[in-house]
Amino acid sequence: MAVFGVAAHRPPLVLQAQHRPSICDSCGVRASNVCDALGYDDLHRLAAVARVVEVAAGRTFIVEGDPADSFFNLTDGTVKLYKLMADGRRQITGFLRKGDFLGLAVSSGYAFSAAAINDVRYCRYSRGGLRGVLDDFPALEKRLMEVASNELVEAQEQMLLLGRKTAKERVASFLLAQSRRTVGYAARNPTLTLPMPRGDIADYLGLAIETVSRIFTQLKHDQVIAIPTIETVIIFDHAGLLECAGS
Amino acid sequence: MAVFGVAAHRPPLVLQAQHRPSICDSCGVRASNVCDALGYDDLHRLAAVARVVEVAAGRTFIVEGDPADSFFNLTDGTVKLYKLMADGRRQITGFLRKGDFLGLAVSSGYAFSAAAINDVRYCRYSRGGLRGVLDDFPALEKRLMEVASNELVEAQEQMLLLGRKTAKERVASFLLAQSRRTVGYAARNPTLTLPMPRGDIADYLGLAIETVSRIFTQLKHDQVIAIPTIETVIIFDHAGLLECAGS
DNA sequence: CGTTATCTTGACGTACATCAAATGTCGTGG
DNA sequence: CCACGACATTTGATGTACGTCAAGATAACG
Repeated sequence: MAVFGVAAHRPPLVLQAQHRPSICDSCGVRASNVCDALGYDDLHRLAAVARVVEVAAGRTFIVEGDPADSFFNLTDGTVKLYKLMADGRRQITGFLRKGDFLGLAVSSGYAFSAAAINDVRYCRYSRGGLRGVLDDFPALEKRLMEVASNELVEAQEQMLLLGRKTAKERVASFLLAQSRRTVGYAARNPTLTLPMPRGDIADYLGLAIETVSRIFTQLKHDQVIAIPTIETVIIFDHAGLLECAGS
Repeated sequence: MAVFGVAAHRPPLVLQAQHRPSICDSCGVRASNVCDALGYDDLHRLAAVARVVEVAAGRTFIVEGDPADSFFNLTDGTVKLYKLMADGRRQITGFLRKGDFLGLAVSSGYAFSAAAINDVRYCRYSRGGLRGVLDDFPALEKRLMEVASNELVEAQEQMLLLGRKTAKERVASFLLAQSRRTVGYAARNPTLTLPMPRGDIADYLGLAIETVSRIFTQLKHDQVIAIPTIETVIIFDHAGLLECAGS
């Protein structure tokens, strides 16, 4: 699965003379994530400690408690992070998509599990290797700090949702958050894709799957959204959805 | 309120010859927080951009949405972070105590409000000033990264609590978390102080105040804990409490 | 001590979970 | 192309954990 030949998948960028080709040349998300903190000229330092890995849909590739020896940079697909209780109750703490960074962990072990929702590709960095690059490029460290701060803000928002919002408010908030993350989302084309099944949405929102389903049909009947296919939602009434979200 | 004379409150540490006295000399939490990332010799750099501030119990000193121009380092007292909804519903996202760091924020505005539970003292750094110190001392930036990662781990744990745990599990988990944070807590002296009122605990756990109260008395009747005063809890049966917490 | 805020206890209501069954979706092979 | 089976989703009926409302009991405070 680890591959250097991936470069063939896309037309390589024009290389400057002094550089050898690297896995980064073919990366479609380079500009939208942490790697962008490094100039093009320094990217090979990252590439040197990275491996491209592909994971099939459904597979868990991080198990909570595993030694936290890697960082991940999603380049394709959707990932769910989750925590399990002994009796099987599950809380999904986040969905990641291409361009998202993963692996901030403390004290040797990952605090969550991670599974691929659909087929996923990521760039994997050894912790030690990345540490070295971080030491040489403070700008990269700062970017990671931004990423962490962003996640903290989102986590607090999610705590408000889980602790205090009604089921309808949770689902509406979720749809709005998805729309904000969808590139190209606009009043003209208010369509979003939900790659995760209803059960995952339920475990993200702290609800039962049946409740999520009921709220979806309710929003549909109220003409706020349409659900042309099971993983596609069109937001007809953005203001109405905001109202439902209670914010 | 901002004071340099605070040094008088405690016997000053022995100063090395080359240093002028600074507000840090009198700080009781220096070793236990981010400042420790700087050697004693460099502390004055931090002190130069810091002001000591005191806040009376009950007062809100950060309002959600305020321009995020400062960082805070708690040196005394307890602080609650919270988010409000338009209709007054409140979610407390964390309690901070002496030694804790505060202010990681993104995009110009704080994502939360902060209020003093009891009388509080903190060290306040201007964002720009801290930025300068951070640039000169990568070790400090790394420490902040650790702080952020830790908070992220705690936030995920809290999402599991809010999304999937029962009321009893929430309260038990809360007490255990408090015990973990209490210095000097041990089987010998399993006593902890809850400086925050029941209503704050409720808003932290996503419960009604009455529910929190009921669970407390239930745990008391089950001989798992004792509540000698309203803000003191003794954990009689640590294993039993772990059982109640469901983890 | 009286006054007021906080906490506890009880009675009752409800939003959401659970259980169960029907319907829809999709891949596979005839 | 259609039929079949496995699985995901929806819909309905019912239960319950926790919220809400209201009244006492404690504690905090001048």
